[in-house]
Amino acid sequence: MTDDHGRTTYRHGDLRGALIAAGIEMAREGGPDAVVLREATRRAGVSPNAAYRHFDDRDALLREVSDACLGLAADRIERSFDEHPPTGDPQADARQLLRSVGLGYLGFAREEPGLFRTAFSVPDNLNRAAESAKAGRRGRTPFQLVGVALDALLEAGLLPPERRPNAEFLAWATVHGLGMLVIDGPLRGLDDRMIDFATERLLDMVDRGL
Amino acid sequence: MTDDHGRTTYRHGDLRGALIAAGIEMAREGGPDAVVLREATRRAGVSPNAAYRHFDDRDALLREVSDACLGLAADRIERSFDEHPPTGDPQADARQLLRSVGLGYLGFAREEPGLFRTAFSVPDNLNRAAESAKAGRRGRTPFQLVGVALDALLEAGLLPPERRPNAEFLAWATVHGLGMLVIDGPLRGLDDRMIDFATERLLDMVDRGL
DNA sequence: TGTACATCAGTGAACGCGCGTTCACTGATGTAC
DNA sequence: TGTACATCAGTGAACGCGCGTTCACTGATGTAC
Repeated sequence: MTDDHGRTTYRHGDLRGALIAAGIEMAREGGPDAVVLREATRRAGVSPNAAYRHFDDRDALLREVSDACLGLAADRIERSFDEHPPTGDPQADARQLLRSVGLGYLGFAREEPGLFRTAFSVPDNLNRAAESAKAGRRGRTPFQLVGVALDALLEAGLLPPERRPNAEFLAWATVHGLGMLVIDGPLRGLDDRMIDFATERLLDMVDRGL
Repeated sequence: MTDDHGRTTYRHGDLRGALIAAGIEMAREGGPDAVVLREATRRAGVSPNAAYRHFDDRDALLREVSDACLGLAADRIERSFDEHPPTGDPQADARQLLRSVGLGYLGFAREEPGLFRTAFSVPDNLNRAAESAKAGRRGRTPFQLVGVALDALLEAGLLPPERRPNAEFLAWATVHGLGMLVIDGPLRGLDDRMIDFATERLLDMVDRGL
């Protein structure tokens, strides 16, 4: 016998995963504030308190959802890498890599504003991301991918070594700021071509200024 | 006879102003979500529904508070202007003007993170600010002050005229992004000297790249 | 100058809402013998 | 292979909370005569 939500057993099977998935869906629709624990259990077809088997409280769920959003942002950036494959010229490729990070990041902000906001709503998960980058773990957050691009610039001789340390913050701040203006600020609602143009100019500025 | 809140008359006198002031105080303590209509009336020493004489609903109050925060950000930038007075060299002065905007903006983000967040939580008020800038009204929002600095760069011959249009967005995005990273992101909790250093490097990048 | 009255900024009580969270429980599952 | 039992993921009902908002009202103020 299958209930409304396709469950065939008394147990759910993967309630934890289902709650996170529901949380992501809510975040997509309305940002971090829309991640409501009771609603997540409703969507998973389960009673509200069942969530407490898997999460200490609502905040713990939000943290997991936020982490997942960060991963989705990284996915989007990697897709942007694929769209601009290396040509063989190390200098041109390194510069394109940084541009691709920016394009992917802004693409994510525009396509998924709710997830974008959620990804950056929990201060600690970015901290953890930055720290795991320092610890040398491979690139699975936007922060780490910026680092990859900057390393390429360094190797190609386009970034003086003395400017490399912490350059992530500069490149990231720039693109993050444009992202905020696009989803919540005065650039919201501009048509895509205008935003593409602004993005190009911003990335030119970073390219020249770094 | 004076009640708990210093009122001597049945009427309040300036309840509208008092509610906005209370709203700013709550925003300072906890950002936009902390702006609670009932709490505002409590702080003003008035019954909850009295607020509805002056605001359509809770959102209307938040909008006013957010507007006020934008004005406070502009104040902070102008204070930064005063701290770096012109020397007489038009080129150096123009560049310092843009740096001062950045320093003031980031100073505001660091000193008043709650107000900073509140200022940029209502999409429309920044839109309105940007539009009133276009309409030629004088600089009373961060956006307008960025424009003033860019005009100075243009006049000093440091910014090619073809790059002037919409350059506000680039300069602003950069500084806004760093502000977000400082208050909510991985730069949060860094000591002031580190942040000053990052700010300087970011402003250098803008200076070179614009 | 004194009085009647319209105005409208405030009161007091109440509402429905959905939230996060806790309680004591039930019933499916896997394991030890 | 069959059975007893421990485990623990789920249930169902309830809680207190503070919110935004609405109702019918009261009483201070300013103005017209």
